[in-house]
Amino acid sequence: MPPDTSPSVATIVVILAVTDGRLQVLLVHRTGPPEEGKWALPGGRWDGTESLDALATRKLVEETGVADVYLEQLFTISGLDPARPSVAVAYFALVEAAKVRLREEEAWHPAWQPVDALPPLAFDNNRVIGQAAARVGAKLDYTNIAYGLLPEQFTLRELQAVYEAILRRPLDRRNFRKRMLSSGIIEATAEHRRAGAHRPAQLFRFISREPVIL
Amino acid sequence: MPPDTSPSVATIVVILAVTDGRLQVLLVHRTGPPEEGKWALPGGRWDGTESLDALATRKLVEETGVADVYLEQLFTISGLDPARPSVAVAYFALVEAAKVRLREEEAWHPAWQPVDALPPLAFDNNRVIGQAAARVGAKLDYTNIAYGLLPEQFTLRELQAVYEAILRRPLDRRNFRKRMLSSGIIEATAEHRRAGAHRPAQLFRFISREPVIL
DNA sequence: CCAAAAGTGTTAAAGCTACACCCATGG
DNA sequence: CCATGGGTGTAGCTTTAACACTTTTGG
Repeated sequence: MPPDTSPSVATIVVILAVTDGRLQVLLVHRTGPPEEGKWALPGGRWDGTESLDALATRKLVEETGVADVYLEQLFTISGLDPARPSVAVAYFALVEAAKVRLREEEAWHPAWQPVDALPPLAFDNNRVIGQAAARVGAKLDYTNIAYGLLPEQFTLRELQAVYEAILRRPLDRRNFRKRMLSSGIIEATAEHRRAGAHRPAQLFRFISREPVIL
Repeated sequence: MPPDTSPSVATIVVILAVTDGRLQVLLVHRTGPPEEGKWALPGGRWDGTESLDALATRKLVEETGVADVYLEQLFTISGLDPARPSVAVAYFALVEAAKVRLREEEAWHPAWQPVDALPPLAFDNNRVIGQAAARVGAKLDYTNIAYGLLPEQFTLRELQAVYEAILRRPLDRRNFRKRMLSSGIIEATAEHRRAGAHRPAQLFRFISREPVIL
């Protein structure tokens, strides 16, 4: 077979969720060269039969079992593979941790790892994850992006936990409530959630669940 | 020749500048199918010998004669060409209008056209330009992005004209000055510019000319 | 001395931060 | 009745918006 000089196109997906009060990223173990044995972001080769977005979504569903998630492009880089022309399109996705079912029996052992304490990863995956986390943090301020990390209905406390995990600092409960309610991105539902020996919490929802891309 | 099914990779560049108090985009006339004769964004096929960023930069220099400009990725789309797998990486660039020398003698007749009054363009170029303009507008607020549209030194009035062209609304001169100076992104130089029968204007510069990517 | 653009300060309104007590519930 | 987390208001401070007169220059 002659050396292949036609460009290779691939996607990489930074899958993020909040569990245990921390922002976590889904990593897999590389089972082949290069960088075999290292942790890396999931991804896959593009064969041109579907759109890039569809490929990224499919990879996501394969790893997490979750459909209908927040998916956004990060950037595209060329030249990762020294052997041939290559382009990698990086995405990030936000998923609701409770809905995810990892395929832990697979050879690549998918696992959540906290974004703020990652080991050195294959390629420049640390940088890619850092960029994704920074983008999400910036968008918390002026978009509804947190809807991707939460169920349809949620308490203000749960919403605040998501914000705190991403911003990595505690927020004042009263000010947070006021800011969220006056922002116009969430609204109260008629329902409450009873959970333990205390006053039930009102449930809220995002008024819009459409992504905002700038 | 057999049908080519290996993926085609191309770049598209939205080149923006401010002239006549308006945000303008550089368009070229398409000289071949598809969409022959329509206005479109400049771009070019990637052959894998240089990075995508280098290709976009080169296209930019070819069209404008300007080096050392602000260049940022917008997004990547697949499936523009129905005949084969294709990927297009869209960039936007900011240039200083005064430095540009268009190659008007070329067959494709490059020309500036105001972003707020574009004719229907080839492919989805209208959408791409809209997205670029929106991104620049959003980044005006919290980055030094305007440095790409201005010379090294400039008056506050010139800076304000750039902001007004992009935001499409007038700004108060006094508040603008206070906001800019307290933002810490610009600083006064020792120089002034004399221009006509009025008080000379102090010249300013951006403290940092590094792009901020989120 | 006139025309033209540059430079400057104050006041009111809105928004943000910090902070402590009462409420509803289950056990 | 007690422990637990949910819900609320206010005062000081900072930030933003609106607005008009003086300065420097060239002709």
